[in-house]
Amino acid sequence: MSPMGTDETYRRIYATVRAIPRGRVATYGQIADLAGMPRRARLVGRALQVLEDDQPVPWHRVLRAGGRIAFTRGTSQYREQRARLSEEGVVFDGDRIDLARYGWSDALDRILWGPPGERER
DNA sequence: AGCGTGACAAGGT
DNA sequence: GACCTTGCCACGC
Repeated sequence: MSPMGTDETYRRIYATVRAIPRGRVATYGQIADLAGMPRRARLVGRALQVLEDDQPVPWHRVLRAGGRIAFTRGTSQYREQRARLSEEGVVFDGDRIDLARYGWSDALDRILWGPPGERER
């Protein structure tokens, strides 16, 4: 297996990605920041790349900074991610997603669902 | 131990 | 936005 430090790092990245709500998206850099690893966007990509299929991590909600899917258009991976996002109601504008509308932010979470602890329903 | 590669990003133009 | 440069670093060879 991989070294301990690396495993723990990936675990934290996966935990952060799991926090992205359904129907919303986040960028690689944003996940890195939230996981406490500023400037480690590439590591987030690496972590998702080695993700096992059976792990419950919504990898499809992670996009490039410009709001585009990281995979090359036309690949099966691109189509898979796009299909999953569309199924969650995320609308594409060409090959791009409007981050101002679908981007995840803690602030928006609070507006929509209230502060942690008051999220009944 | 280098070196190229890559699910990336920030900053400047 | 686009494009380019620089920073980043795990991984495979």
